Amino acid sequence: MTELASRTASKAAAAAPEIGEPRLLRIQEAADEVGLTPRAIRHYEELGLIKPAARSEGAYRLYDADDVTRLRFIKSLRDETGFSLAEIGQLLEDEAARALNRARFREARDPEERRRLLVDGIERIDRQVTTLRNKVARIEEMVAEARSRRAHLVEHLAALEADGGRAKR
Amino acid sequence: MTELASRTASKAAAAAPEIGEPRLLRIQEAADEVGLTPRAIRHYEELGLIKPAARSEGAYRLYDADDVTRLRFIKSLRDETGFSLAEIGQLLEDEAARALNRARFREARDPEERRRLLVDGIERIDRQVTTLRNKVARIEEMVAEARSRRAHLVEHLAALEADGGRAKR
DNA sequence: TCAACTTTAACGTCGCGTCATCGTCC
DNA sequence: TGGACGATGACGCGACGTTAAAGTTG
Repeated sequence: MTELASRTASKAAAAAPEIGEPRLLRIQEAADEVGLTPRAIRHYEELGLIKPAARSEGAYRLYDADDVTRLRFIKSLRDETGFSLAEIGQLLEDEAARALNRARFREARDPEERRRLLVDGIERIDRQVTTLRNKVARIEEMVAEARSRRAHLVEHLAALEADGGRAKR
Repeated sequence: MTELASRTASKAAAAAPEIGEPRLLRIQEAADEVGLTPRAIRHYEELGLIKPAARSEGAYRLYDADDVTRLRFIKSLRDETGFSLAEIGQLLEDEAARALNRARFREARDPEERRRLLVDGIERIDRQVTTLRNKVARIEEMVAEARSRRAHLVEHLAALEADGGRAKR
């Protein structure tokens, strides 16, 4: 998630490809880079989750490093939490909002204002963490139950083997 | 999960509704009971995950307590792990297989045979636990990251408040 | 008898996979 | 120049939601 934060703001200020050629990837390269499919990436674009930094003359989609970071972030949310793309869009907006907050924070002169911005950021993160934690808690319950069943079987097994294969076949 | 085990076997032996009227629920009641929708239940039936204990004369689906237990189990798997219904079907079969194993185990005379049955059961559970644990691990990573971001903000906030609202508005 | 509930049938949604068709790149 | 890669449709699938039309229950 942290990765995204940096990106959100940087996009606007970028315009000078002077230092070291900013490599642009075509869709398949970007896809390979992050472990997605071109189709998925186009789909995310249709949903407004991402937009390529540029297009070639022939209209090929071209992705920069920030795009790749964002794609990786989207993928991690998709794979690791099972959130819907709509929810992911929400989280991305949340992140963007927080990035804006940080920018405002740096410029804020009034301590009261800075306080409000920080509290708002903390609340956003807390909501995210709560959501994630709830998911984990439910899965943990299942693990606990499975483990108790397992322990039960292991006991049986131990008893059987302590018996030393007495009635071996 | 444990709940299911008991059910799998009991179904065949049930035929005497003598003691205390075995309440049968229609689909909406069953749905309310477990927190599913009638449509979802019918869908699970189409997929072969469950089958109502009976049908009324007018062909209304009627569910007994075992059905409700099984539905609850399906729901928990669906909600709490994000497994596909196909995977759930697999788990259900696994459970049925384990139930069968237990039955065979109780009847098995040969210790060698009993050992094999226990080991098989343990392996099944281990596979289940591994799958669940992997999911949890991925989500935990996200939680850790979010928490570190949060800590960062809290620090800022503390610094700001330790400042005692010195430049209050 | 009627209001509430149920049935089957069938189309809509989401997150893409999978062609099909055609243009682009080097 | 050709052959690999990309673009834009458009249909397919899983897990249901959502009407629609007609029958059932108390």
